[in-house]
Amino acid sequence: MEAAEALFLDKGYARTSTIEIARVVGCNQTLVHYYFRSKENLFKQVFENKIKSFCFSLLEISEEDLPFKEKLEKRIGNHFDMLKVNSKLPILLFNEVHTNQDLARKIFADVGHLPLSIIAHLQLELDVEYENGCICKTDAAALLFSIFSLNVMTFIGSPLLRLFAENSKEKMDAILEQRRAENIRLIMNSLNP
Amino acid sequence: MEAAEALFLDKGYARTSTIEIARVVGCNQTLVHYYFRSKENLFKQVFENKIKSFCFSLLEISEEDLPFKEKLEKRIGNHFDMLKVNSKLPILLFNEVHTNQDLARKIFADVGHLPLSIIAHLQLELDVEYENGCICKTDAAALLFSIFSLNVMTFIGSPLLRLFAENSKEKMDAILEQRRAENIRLIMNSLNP
DNA sequence: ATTATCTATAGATCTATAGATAATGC
DNA sequence: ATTATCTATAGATCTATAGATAATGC
Repeated sequence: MEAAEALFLDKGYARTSTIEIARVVGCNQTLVHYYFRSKENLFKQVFENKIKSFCFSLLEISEEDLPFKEKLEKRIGNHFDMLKVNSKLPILLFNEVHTNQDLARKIFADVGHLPLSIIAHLQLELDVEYENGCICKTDAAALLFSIFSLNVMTFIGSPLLRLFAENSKEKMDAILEQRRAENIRLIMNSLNP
Repeated sequence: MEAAEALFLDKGYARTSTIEIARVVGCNQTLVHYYFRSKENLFKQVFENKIKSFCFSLLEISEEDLPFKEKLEKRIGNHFDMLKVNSKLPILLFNEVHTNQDLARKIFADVGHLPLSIIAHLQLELDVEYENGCICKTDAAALLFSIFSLNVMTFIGSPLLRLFAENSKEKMDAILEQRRAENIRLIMNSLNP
């Protein structure tokens, strides 16, 4: 499963063959099917959990009892950090969703309903802040999508950022750190009354 | 080429076969190779121009002699509108860049140098605005990447937005219009001193 | 004479399964 | 007895080319 994950993340679903997965593991290709029945099934098993945490990393509500704005800052940063650890996941998932709707439907059947209640919860918090004059009137879904866009695109667009990093890992890390701070700044700024 | 473009955009490079392209056009599969020599070559021919306009749509400098902030607002909006017309292009390109570096290198060999001078030019404008106290100190590359992120992700993430649109084209258009306005607002807000 | 189209086919893959054989756990 | 592994192979693709035949433009 680890080998499959690495290959899927590297080459996408279509370009990864069960033969190659077997070769990496050092076993026979038929074994892959013996254990996982099909390539599609293997993909689902490998990414099911990752997908859930990918979807919920942004939505998760921190338990800490901090002021709203600090909580939100943390939330954006946590989302970014989670993406950094799974930096190749977004492009893989979105590509599958766009090009292989069959697979996408099967995978996202589980997810999809839960977000709504969480968005509603955030909306309540935002409304309170607005009443108190701390932020401007804000739509929770729109806010989440903006955060999502800025953070996710940092990793989908990493080949562009890499052009600026000139193949230096240090520079790339510095650029990512900049993006993290800038994404937080952009969002927090957008809330100003 | 139109048929090929539609299929590539819909199913990605790997999942589109020359057989299918021929079937859509209503000709023999060998003809595709007669005219384009190879699938890769066909892909390059189809998207070469699109890729250039994709890369430069954000960078293009409007000729109009407007105040900086108005010019920037227009620029963000134009970029968004261009993406709306080519809404499936970003996920296709980024997927190829991520999973098929060979193809990516060949395609982006041409582009890649030009942006730098344009970024430098924007930086000059930003510095002037900063000196005049109109905006906060701003890095041109970071600003462009933020605009790029917000606009592009709207279309890469369209399956998510579609969940909210409940399969209504009108609702989807309204959501996109919201995103367009919100992206502009976010960016302009981020420049405040 | 050149260009366009077709048939046939080579040569690579790839997924998935059937069926034999080896290894392991009770 | 169950689980793991292998060999062999069916059956579907897919890209690309060779070579024959038809259509077109001068």
